[in-house]
Amino acid sequence: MLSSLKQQLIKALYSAGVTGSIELVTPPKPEMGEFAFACFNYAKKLNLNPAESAKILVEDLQKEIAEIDILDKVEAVGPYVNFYLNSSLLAEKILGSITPDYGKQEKKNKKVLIEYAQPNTHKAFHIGHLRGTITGESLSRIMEMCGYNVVRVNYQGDVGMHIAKAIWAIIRNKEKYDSLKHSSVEEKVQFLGMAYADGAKAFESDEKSKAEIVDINAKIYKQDKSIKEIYGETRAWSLEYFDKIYIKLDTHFDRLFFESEVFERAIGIVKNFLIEHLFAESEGAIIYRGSTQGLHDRVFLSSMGLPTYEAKDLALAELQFKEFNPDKIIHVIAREQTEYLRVIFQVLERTLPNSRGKESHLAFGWVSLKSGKMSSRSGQVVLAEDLINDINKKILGIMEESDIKNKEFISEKVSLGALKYSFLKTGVHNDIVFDLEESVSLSGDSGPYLMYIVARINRILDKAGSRNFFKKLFKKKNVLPKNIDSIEKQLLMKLAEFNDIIKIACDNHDPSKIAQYLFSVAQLFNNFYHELPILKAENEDKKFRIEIIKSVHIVMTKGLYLLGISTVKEM
RNA sequence: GCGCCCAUAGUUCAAUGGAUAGAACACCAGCCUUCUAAGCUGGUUAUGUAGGUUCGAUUCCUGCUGGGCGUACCA
Repeated sequence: MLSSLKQQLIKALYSAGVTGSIELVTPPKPEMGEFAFACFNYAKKLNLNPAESAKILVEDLQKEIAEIDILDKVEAVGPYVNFYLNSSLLAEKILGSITPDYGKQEKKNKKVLIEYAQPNTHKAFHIGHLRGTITGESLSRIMEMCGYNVVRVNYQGDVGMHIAKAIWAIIRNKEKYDSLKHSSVEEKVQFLGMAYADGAKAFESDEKSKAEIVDINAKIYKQDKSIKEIYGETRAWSLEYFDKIYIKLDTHFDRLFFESEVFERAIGIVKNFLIEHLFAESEGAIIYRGSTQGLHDRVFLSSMGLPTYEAKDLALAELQFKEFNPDKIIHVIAREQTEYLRVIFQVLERTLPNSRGKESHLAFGWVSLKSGKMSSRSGQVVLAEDLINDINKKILGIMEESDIKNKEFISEKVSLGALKYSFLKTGVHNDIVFDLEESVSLSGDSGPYLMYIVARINRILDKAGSRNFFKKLFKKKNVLPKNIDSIEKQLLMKLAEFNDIIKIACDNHDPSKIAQYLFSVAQLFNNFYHELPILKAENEDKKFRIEIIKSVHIVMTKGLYLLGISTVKEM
């Protein structure tokens, strides 16, 4: 928003004799001005110490900046040249720029496929899937805001050994399975989770069971009659359950890909390229020798002739390019698969040359629990559903004494906000340590803290009779007070950063940049709210402050939207 | 063993190579006859270790220590 002003200042610095690339920084304290230029490199060129060169530069700048009317003064402070902006003109400029479209960037005419969630049927939807899903939806919204044509896709594993393990256990507990047919989807899925855990355990510990599971796996691929009914039924349970979760998380997909629709083609691709010696035979399996390229060797076709995840990914990529012809594909997948995906991308350069440079992996960090590592094999998984319910309970507790209506509705929105924020506020690549005792944070640097800002502003605007504040925003008459408080100026400057922050989040594929920014807006707003009266302020001040809170409302609502969080009117 | 990633306050997280390393939680002391106290104000506490590059290093490089992940028929 203030980039044109920055450009003007940079131009002035060049005219004053600065060379090389120039970057303006924000001074650490508001009383030090709004922008600053560090003179270290400049001083080197002049062969002076930085503080002296800053003084000289300020002298040389006087002529250049005379015509920039928004600039109040320029001052040398130690090794920095600090620029001080006129509060009134700045406020006018910033408030004028914050429209309901604020943050939206020009169309880029680029299609990006964002693949996320990727749960496997017959297994739990756990805390790791939750992070991936929340991250994927947020990234989608951010990239849309930045002008990309985003296609949301999901790739769900509905064939393979994990299914065989579950079905093996289900067959041995057929009575329970039969009894569940009219139960809730939650109960059904819980049963599947247990079955998977049992099957996985038997697979590890007992050779006979292992052989049986391997046999079932082959039957799944062949759609063998003996398991077809159970397979179809339980697959449907999982998918119904996933849909409920996606709706709850406020995400959706333009296309659901399944392993079952790509595995045949997967075998074909591997066989074709075996002839071209891209793959090799080893111990009865067809493998790719990544080790010759500094990567891992990976099995693509098992010794039973069945495709592994590796092979299926080749066919998936082919299908994704065929259907959507994207400029870029981002696979939002946990970090532990980084080296695996490097192999896949390398193989794809041969099997699908068009994919070169377009496939990418957004590796999100591990979600661990303070009480220990999470694993669906041990059966001690933290289910997404349980976590959400747990948070909801705590929020209802907090709301107990309030006289707000619709408590259930609001507490659900607030718990989802709390959950999403707690996952997104940490850098996307970094691990998150989750304390189940404390659940997610509900105060301080938390989702509810941010949502609370919007609720507070709504209340004030209601009382001020500005319900239609979006319309009113444009009909204002630029009533600005003569004295603008430092806190008001800081808040406005922060609001002006929104566009830059969105761009950074988009370029880095990292929603945490938005989350951290919104928190700083919220802190400044709460400062402002406590320091300065709004409705009881004098005429000009009151109008000005109402304009400010409308702008805060826009930025907070949009920013939270980018995190996948919808706000509530009151809380 | 080899490869990739990480190490900042009691805890969980920030910090394009630059101004006094910021927050939140927890703990202590205050603030509701005044726009929602899920809030605000004040207080205590940190860059794993040894070197190197630089005017300047939490940031870049190397060794060490301590963690996480990956490493053939799972996904």
